[in-house]
Amino acid sequence: MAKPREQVRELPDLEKAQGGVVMRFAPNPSGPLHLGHARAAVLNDAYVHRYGGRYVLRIEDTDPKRVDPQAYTMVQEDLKWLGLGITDIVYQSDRFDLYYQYGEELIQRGGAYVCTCDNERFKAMKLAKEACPCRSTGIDETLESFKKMRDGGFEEGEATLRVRTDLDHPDPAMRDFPAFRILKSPPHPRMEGCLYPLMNFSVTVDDHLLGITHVIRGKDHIANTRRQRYIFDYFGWEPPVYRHYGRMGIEGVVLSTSQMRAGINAGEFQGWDDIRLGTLRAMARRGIKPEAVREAVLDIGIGETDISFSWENLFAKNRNIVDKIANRYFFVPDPVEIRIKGGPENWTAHPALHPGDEKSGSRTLDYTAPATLIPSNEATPGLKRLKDLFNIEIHNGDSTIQTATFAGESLADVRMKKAPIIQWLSPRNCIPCTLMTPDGDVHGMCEQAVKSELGNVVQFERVGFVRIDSISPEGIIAYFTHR
RNA sequence: GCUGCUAUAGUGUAGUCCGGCCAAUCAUUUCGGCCUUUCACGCCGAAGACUGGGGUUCGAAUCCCCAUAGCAGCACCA
Repeated sequence: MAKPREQVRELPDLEKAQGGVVMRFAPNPSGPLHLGHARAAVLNDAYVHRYGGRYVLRIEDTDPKRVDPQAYTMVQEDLKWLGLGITDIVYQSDRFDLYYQYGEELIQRGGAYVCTCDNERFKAMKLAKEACPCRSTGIDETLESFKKMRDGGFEEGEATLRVRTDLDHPDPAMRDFPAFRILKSPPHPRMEGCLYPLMNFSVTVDDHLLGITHVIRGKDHIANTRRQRYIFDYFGWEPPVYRHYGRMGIEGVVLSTSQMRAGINAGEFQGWDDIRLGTLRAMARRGIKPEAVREAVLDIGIGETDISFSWENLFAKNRNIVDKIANRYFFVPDPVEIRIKGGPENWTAHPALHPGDEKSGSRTLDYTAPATLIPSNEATPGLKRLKDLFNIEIHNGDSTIQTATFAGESLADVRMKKAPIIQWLSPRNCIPCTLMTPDGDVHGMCEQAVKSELGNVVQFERVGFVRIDSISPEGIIAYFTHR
């Protein structure tokens, strides 16, 4: 039967997008990408797909304190996993000469001055709507000071280039914000120099130079959008169209790169792909498919409301994808051995690899009397169906090994009596498997055939979807995805 | 403190601009039932929301005001 495919909600149209767009994803290379990044990356990607155009990946590495050299490759890996249509890649660390050049031009246009005030003092004056003494410096002198900044004539914190905005602006955040700063350590992994542009400056210059037409970013950037407007105006440039979506949190996870790093360093987490983290690589390791992330993020959309994202919604998307492709296997958690009296000596079951798809074939499971493994929580007295095998009646055992008697082959019988149909394995033909879940590890046994599923998401029947993470002589490690 | 943004079911969303067709959409979730050699998938049904208070109006989720709550910015971070 054809299943009515759930339609992905349409994102609202963008203004001035009819002729195509140029959009960007601009991460700071401080660590791998997480779900928060995915929202920005996917939303922009979706619009580029809708309207056509270019999609620029801009690595915003203008703060050496927040650059993790390994992140350059991690970001690329994560984006590849997400499957975005990136058309251009630029590194801001390659563009410092441009920033200097436009910095000078901004000064020439009277839009900036070098401020050598103490930080605290400036802050106080700003809040009092007062101009600091440096504000009235002439253009030539400012150009000289700017050159001195670039040439290392100032120590860290001694000078900063400020954009001349409006000291009377009701929002203190708008008043004469900084555009360049001095930084002498740590060294930048990709460039030399001590004069660094601040985000609002480099972003404005690049958005213009790269021809960015539309920007979709979090609403924590609303103030930056307004600040950047001053720079656009000084240069006489047309700003892009902006959309700011709301803050997003995920239940039970921190989406802060620095906090995750701290947790990893403290040994709380095993690494960036620890499944308790909200990174994309953690999700991949758990068996979440990029399409699920994409759909979930598009579903959320670009609303300005702050949201608390629920794993349930992501899992539902993923289940939808994975259910169609995951092969089915038996996993017996916390196995106990039972002995069956009166049944056949040997039996072979051929359960389908995928119940909805007969073409996928079947696997072979042997039973050799009398021992079999079943989950400990099913080792209770009563009628049970060993799935695809036969029925048994478990007795009250007075020894360590529980006994059962053969109870026929009738499926209708167990159906009528509503007896549980449980998974089982022959102790002679199974392999140890540890299932890692956010709530702890579950030890058990699984079918030998699972060894052919390395890296795949499979379903352990009656347990849930899992991703086969590793296979070794000692056994299999699987990560629990979701039910 | 100053500035700004937001406010629909447990979660996410549609509707809000251009009041009536909204006793409010869809998905998820939960609970029933069906199907089924899985507690998956599928199908059927049910539950569950317009932050509060005023106002305008014949009529407000939609417009106005106030309040409350959450978030963000006021960094030599992005």
